[in-house]
Amino acid sequence: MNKRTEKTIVDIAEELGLSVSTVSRALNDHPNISARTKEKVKKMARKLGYRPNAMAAGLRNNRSKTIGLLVPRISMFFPATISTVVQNKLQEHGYNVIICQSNDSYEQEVALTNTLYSARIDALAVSTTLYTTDFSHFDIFKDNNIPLVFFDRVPTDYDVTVVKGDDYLGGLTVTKHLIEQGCKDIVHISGPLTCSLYVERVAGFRTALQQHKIPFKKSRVFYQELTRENAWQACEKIFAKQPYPDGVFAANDTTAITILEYCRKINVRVPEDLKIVGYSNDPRAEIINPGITSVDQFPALMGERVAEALLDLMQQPRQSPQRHAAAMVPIQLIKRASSEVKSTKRKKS
Amino acid sequence: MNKRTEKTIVDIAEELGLSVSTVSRALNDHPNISARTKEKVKKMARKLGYRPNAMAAGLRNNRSKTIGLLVPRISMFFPATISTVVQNKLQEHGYNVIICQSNDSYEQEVALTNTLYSARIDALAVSTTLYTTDFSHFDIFKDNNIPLVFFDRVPTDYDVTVVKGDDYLGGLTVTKHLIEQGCKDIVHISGPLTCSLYVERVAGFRTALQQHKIPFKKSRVFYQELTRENAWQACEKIFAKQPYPDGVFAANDTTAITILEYCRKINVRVPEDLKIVGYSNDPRAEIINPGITSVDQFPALMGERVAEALLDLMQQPRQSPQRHAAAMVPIQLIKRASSEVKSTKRKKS
DNA sequence: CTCATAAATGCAAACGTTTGCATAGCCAGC
DNA sequence: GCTGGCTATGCAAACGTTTGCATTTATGAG
Repeated sequence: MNKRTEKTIVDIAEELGLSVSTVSRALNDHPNISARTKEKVKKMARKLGYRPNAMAAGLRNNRSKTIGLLVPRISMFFPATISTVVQNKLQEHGYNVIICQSNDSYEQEVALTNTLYSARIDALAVSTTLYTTDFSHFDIFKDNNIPLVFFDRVPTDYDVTVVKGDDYLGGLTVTKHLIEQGCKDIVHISGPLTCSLYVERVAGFRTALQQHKIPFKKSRVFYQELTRENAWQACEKIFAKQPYPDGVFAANDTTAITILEYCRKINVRVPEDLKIVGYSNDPRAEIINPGITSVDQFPALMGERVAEALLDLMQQPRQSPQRHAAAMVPIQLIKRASSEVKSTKRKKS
Repeated sequence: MNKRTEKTIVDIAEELGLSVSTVSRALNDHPNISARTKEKVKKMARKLGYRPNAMAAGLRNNRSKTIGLLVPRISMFFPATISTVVQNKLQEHGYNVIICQSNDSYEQEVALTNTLYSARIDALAVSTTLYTTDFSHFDIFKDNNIPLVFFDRVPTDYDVTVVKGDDYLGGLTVTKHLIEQGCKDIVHISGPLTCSLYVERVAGFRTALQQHKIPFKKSRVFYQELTRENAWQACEKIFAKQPYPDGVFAANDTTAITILEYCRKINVRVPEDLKIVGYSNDPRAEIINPGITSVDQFPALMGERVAEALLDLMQQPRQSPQRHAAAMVPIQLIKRASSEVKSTKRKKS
């Protein structure tokens, strides 16, 4: 029950005494085929259990009907949500999605980019590694006019379609909020500056300080991969000696949560002694006690935008060089108990 | 700069005055090709920027070097972790992974199964919809001896390779634990019984009750999709009238968390008045206060097993009917404050 | 009834690989 | 010098579609 069961359009054609071309056209609803023939063909296809061979079709017209999604990791809330949305949306339009994870390794990213190219994906959406500063491995896609969209972690100085959050405004908003809550000595735990979005958040942070005449102290900013371990270590440095800061702006929620836990351990009260704000509005931020103020980046919306951008670019004729757009997804500060001292616990619903 | 740049092995062959077959074999390290020729060919391939066309190769030998992963959704912790591991492991072996989400819709699952078949994936790993009881859409894979592995949500009465957690033991362990903590009236919020793993957990639940001579009351068991909304509604029913239960076994952590929140609202103390246990050991379970006792299912391990099973099956010759195995992944009860009244908060590290 | 025109169908090449079989070159042994 | 047996390479078919162009068939006007 092997090769024998694999029906092709040739089988359908023979069965019906038609030519393969007619069958092919009938299955693809070509206008030149009569309604009656189409009906016959489709019926026979069903009867024989015919399944189109995507690879053959792909080879013929050099498009695979699959698109690639290259992200650092899908087990993190933010990229996972985006991937979900992109996947669902493209599925609706008849595309398969290959999701690949670089695990934040530059080498893996390069390798996967090449593999995806070999797989002849019709388009690629990328959120880069924290450490990607050289983007030349994406040149093949540009050179061949294969739609290429970057999101969230995007390149600078690389002409390409981009979808991202307003990280400058995010940094600004968070810092202003902390200052309004009375903070005078704020620590910022940032990701590495090789990633442009952190550069922007730091810029927002600085601007806010400046606007309120608070000096920017280098020693109060940390640049590191935003893991639990690193956050814990940063805490040990921060609280090694007085004076303690009175506010922390953490560039992700994992870091914010870890800081909160550290504070519990050393009996620093949150938010009374220290106010904490995270970033990305991870579900955990809402659930922990006290809830952690964070910045919603609307990942579902970002996913929509990415999918739209991809579909849009694929619409354009392959020959013409792609025109690039930049979509900015809004952000919103979600205030919770970790940064608001009055903290009349607001119950919802 | 379009079609022109797409180099093929024909270009390499011409450039070198060799035949395409020699080039093909050289690139694939065929033993019959001399070392010198291989070197020359590979060098030229690099020079021309040649990228193999996976679709052409796939068409020729009817294998795509991609495998499919079909899960309910990747934005949930458990499937996301498994997907990550499977993906990474198969990537190491030179496979691409197409991840698809059924969004717990049976129709989508069927449609995606067919699409994946058309894409001629070399193997498929599936965690089904909550509502999948008819598995005949996977028959094409079985009939064509394409490796097929089910994990977590697996079929019953369908001869196939399976990787799953020990859900019976899980249900048993959780319930025993609650009883040992003094619970006499335990509610079980289960998923729908169309999904075999919930059947097993319920079985474990019943056995534990029986062993301790506690009657099993139908009214104390809920079968529902395990969402926040449903959990909230269940709470409203449960706490509509006295007597309140003194223990809850929720079949996932989202449900457990929601119950905890409901208890906060109506001033039922956890764990003093009500003990709660969840399932899957979602990161949120650890972070909420009180921490929620849950069952670790070792998703990373499960992912490893799935990947191994896939690779193993792909090793076997395509012709011979697949021999099927069943791997059982262990479970472990992670005790936290939500179910332990003495609750000397254990701090780690 | 004829001829032009439109509609429906067929032919055959092409997409880029892989691979069974054939062949050319070479060496050793008789 | 012939045979046999290697090794390294080439030839050509095949994988299952799609599609430009050619061809047949139906349609309708004169």
